[in-house]
Amino acid sequence: MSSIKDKKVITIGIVTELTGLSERKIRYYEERGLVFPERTERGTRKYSFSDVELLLEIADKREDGVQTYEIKQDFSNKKKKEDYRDEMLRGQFNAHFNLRK
Amino acid sequence: MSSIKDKKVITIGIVTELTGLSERKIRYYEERGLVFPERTERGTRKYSFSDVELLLEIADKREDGVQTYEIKQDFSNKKKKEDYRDEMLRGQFNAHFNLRK
DNA sequence: CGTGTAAGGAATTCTGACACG
DNA sequence: CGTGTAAGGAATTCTGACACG
Repeated sequence: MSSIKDKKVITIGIVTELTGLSERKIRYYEERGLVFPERTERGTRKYSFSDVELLLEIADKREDGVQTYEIKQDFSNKKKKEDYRDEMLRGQFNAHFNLRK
Repeated sequence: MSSIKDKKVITIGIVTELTGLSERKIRYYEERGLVFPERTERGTRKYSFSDVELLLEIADKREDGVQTYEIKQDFSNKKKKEDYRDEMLRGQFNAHFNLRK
């Protein structure tokens, strides 16, 4: 589920080139809990390709007037749905193999 | 044949973290024609994940005492072999479908 | 040949804040 | 709420060069 796309190696300047977003916006979306870059030893932010894609999604929604708070809700709902699906699959798997302890 | 792994988005400081090589070495290997980072508008070097892997290979060879010149030869030979294989495949493909013009 | 280092300048990134709204 | 901007400092990156070997 994780890969090279999740390695945090891109500095904010490059993210700026890749997304067209201002540093201000990128940092603000972090402040609002939408993106979670890692930091180098001295505090420089590092983003992954996945983060860049996420930022592009955020930019789209913002253009449609969606507030950061709502965007965050969307993400959390999406995650819940995925977790739910995973749970269902696990259940079926266990039922099939009689693994219920 | 190209992908996310070939996108030049990693600055030299991060490459340093990823490879353990000094900036000096990394720049020198470029000078010797072993790696080819791109540049941002103002000249900052940008590397890809593939470049990082390549640098790791170079580091291994250097530890074995292989000179940069020889390493370059190796790479060029490897490339020739790959090109040769591609050529053969293309030939077979064309022969099979009678595509020779 | 391969790599370290000091040098000086230019560009980057960071944080906290004021501004507008 | 979301984003721009000026502010000041700290860290990054770049090039050309001297050094050793």
